[in-house]
Amino acid sequence: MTCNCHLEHIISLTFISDPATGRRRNAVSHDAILDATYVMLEEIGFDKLSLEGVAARAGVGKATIYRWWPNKSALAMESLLRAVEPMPPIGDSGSSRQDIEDHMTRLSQLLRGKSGRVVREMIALAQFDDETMRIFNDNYLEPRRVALVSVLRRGAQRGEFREDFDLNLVFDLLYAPLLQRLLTGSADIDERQIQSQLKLVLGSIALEQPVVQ
Amino acid sequence: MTCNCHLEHIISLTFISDPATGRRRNAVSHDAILDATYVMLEEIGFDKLSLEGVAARAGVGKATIYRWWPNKSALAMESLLRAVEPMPPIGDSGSSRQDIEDHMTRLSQLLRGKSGRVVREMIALAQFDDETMRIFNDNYLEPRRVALVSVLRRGAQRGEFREDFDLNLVFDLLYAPLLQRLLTGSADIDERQIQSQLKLVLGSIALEQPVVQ
Amino acid sequence: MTCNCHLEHIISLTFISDPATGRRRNAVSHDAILDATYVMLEEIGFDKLSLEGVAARAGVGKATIYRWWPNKSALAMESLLRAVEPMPPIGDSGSSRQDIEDHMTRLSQLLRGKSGRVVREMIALAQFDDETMRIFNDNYLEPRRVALVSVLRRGAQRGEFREDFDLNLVFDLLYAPLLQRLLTGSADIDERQIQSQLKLVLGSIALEQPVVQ
Amino acid sequence: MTCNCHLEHIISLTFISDPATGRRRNAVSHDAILDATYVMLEEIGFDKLSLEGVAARAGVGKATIYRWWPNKSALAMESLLRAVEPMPPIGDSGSSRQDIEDHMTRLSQLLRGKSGRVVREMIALAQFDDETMRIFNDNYLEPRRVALVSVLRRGAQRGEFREDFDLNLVFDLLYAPLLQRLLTGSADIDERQIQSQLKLVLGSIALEQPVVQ
DNA sequence: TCATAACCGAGACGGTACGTCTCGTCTTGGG
DNA sequence: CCCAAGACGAGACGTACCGTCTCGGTTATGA
Repeated sequence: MTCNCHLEHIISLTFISDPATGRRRNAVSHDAILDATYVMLEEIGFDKLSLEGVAARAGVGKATIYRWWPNKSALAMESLLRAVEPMPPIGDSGSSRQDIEDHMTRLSQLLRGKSGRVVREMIALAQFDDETMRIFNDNYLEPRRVALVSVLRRGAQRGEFREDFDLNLVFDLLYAPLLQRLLTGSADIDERQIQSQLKLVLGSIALEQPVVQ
Repeated sequence: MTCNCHLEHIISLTFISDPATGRRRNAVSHDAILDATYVMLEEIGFDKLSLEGVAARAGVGKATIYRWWPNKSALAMESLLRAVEPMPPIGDSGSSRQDIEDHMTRLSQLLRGKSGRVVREMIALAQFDDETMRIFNDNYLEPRRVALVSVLRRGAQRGEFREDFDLNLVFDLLYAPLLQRLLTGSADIDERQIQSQLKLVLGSIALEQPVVQ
Repeated sequence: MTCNCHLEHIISLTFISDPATGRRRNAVSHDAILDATYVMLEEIGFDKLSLEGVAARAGVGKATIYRWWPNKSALAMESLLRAVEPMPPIGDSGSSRQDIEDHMTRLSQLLRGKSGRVVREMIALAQFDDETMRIFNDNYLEPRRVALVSVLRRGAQRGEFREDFDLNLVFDLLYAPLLQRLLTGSADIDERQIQSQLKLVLGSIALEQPVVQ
Repeated sequence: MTCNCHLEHIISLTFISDPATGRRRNAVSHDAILDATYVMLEEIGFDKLSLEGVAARAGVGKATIYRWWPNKSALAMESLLRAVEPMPPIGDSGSSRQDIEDHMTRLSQLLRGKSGRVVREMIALAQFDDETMRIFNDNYLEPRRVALVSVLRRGAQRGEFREDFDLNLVFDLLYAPLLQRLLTGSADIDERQIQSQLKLVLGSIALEQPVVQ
């Protein structure tokens, strides 16, 4: 028997051996815990979040939390992952540049909203625990990297982009500035900036197009 | 009498009136506190750092810490700022591109070392407290932004770079990928990557130079 | 079906109706529980004894314990009663005084050994639960009282002892000092003391013998 | 500086070094803890007594309890010792026998009342912890033993009693039956029984007096 | 022979309390 | 007025057990 959390296909946080004996895990409690965690993260923040409080709010014994999550970070991370909007799907309009632009536009919208706060918290959490970091990378960053890189590769095969650049680097140049703004509060994430950024980054790898359009 | 911490000219964390009477602040205690904090941050990390422990290690009363710092984050941030290497000075070799390349190379070296861990911790801390965020931005990120932007501007004036790009955006494209790698552990910060990045970013704003060199 | 514990004829602790159908009680588990309980009582004492631990050690589900014993005290008491040495039989040598002396000597030997610790623990347990107290009195103290009183009565009928004393009081004067030493650790239970005590107590009820022998 | 508990002259439970620095122990809290403990012992018994509850009731942090008492037993023992009536003083009427009779009469009265319950609980507690046992012996049993033995010795010197008996044994014969009845609930402690007991025990060591008066 | 019961192991569950730790505040006495 | 030492009320930590409750599986009748 495996974890009955709805993220089981992505995260391997809560491994459950199958002893084929003993009472089964209570799905209601599991969800109540993650829900309570998320609500309390919103209300009082990670710092002041206590598993004691989560247990009380979820109507659950503390031991039940400790049975399934190794620490506060991992619990918070899983609750945040449930809350973050799923990755904006990347279509295939024929123009990879257009596909990327659509994705980045949608991403910037999400980061301006709830997801922004959530992602910011997840990255902060990840700094204090390697396992938590792994969960974030595996479930947030990597899927986006994979998707975007494949669009870039498609574009390169089509002749839209040059082929002599590390596509992972291009991904970093697209995502990192947004995350930096998110984490340093140094500036809002606005549409115009995204456009400038796309012009500069994609322009530099564009083929048969002058850098200035 | 004022705060004798060496950052007093920048941060207004520790505000001390000058009552012109009574015993003066003990500089030895002050340093012992920051030193103990830094050492313990290295040993056990921010999470497990306790003011109780810092006081014991520094041979100081807890009240003395509370007298001068409002919370754990502020104390940690100050101790980290003391420890982070000063910004690599940016010279003027005649070539702005070369100046930037030198700076970025040096930066990547620093981030691979002690400074990397320190910066990573500072950014994480800053997510949980606005004041801490302000201190980090004012004392770490902004000075680097100002310096790099001025080099970029110099280059633009010299005709090395085009003038139709937001220089702050360029700064982000240079710094953010490094910080992202630092924060997500997704890849080490290696020299070759820096070179690729510089080629792509600076290449795209270079004037009178083909993107392919 | 009834309780198959070997004390069922005396204690009515475990009352089981006979449903005439269904699986029968597992005697192996039953013994394993009492054995594990006794061993753990020796190893860690009553305070730290947990039914959780007993279940684990006995290789038994917790529910099986709760099915047959109402609480920790009852379980411990039953396991101790199994372990306490049976009452030293009191013979009839012709001299009641000699019979009593033999019994007391044997008793003091037992109390110096395993039985001593066991009795001590049983008395302590009994202070916290009336039912437990009843079991202890019925199964330990009363049988000894009855036996000793009958020897005393026999002696009185024979003309060894005076008949104007409460034989229960004499029993108390014989047993209580031993139990007191056991419970207060104020002195070991040594042979010489027993002799002094017998001389004093039995001497005072002896007939046709000067107090000074 | 020493323990400010009002029993400091007798018990050495709470040893306090004199660091000559730091805040001093709060006498109000100390008393509140012992009071709360005693009240709760009466209300719910030792088994269900929790330091958590004591702390809450006393309006005190749990750590304050753990700072000054090593465990629940020691705390309960000290609170009970405060509650037990002081030893009935033994006068000197000229007749040691009379003095002892007065003491035993008063003792049986006390044991029928609050002190009885308290002593019973103290003895039970003492079975689970050696230190607790020591406290009980030192503060309850020994003072009574010393006092009674000295009266017996006085009687022997006066020629009331024979001198060839262990006075400690006589003390045991006087006290132990009362404690046994207390602990086994086997009988109430009544006046007539005390008289029988005195007649038998003191009679047997009496000089120049027929055993039957 | 097969359904019905009761038993059993395992172990999850909501709870309570443990004993420890740290928080931020508050005396102390000394400098 | 500063300082160290350290007691204090508060409350979370992570652990251990409590007594109850599924689970799947195992005996034993007796219909």
